[in-house]
Amino acid sequence: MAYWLVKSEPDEWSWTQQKKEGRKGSEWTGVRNFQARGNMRKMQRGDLAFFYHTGDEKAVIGIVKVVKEAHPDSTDPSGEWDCVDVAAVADLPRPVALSEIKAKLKDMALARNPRLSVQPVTEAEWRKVCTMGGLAKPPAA
DNA sequence: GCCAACGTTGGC
DNA sequence: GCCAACGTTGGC
Repeated sequence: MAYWLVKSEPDEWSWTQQKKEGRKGSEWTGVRNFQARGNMRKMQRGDLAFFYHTGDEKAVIGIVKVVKEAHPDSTDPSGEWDCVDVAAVADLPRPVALSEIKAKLKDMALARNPRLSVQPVTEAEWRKVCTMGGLAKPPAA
């Protein structure tokens, strides 16, 4: 059981769209970065991830669950890139802004390298961000 | 719109 | 295998 953070431009794939996909979830496509691909390949079914919006919002807004482990990304003709399937599990009652994370969790990958689109999150970071987001109890896997 | 940071590419 | 040049991302 591990924790992650996935990042998306809301114009391309938003939290609202993700929630519409329901429990079955959908492919997390479009990752074209080796580090991010490596992280996705380490994901196990049941792992949880923060859903982060870049751009104007710059905040963690929800939580998704890995429902299918890494498999070839159907949007990639070369077959070199993988994706996982994720499903929305919870909203954060209060979105946690990047500025708050920088202020309180400056060692988090997101604060250090906001460009990496799929990042690992430690358990301590996970709990802290859940608390900051107004979740008394982090969702179970 | 700008710029810094990072990743990737290609020449040597 | 190194490194310079370039492109892209994303915060400000």
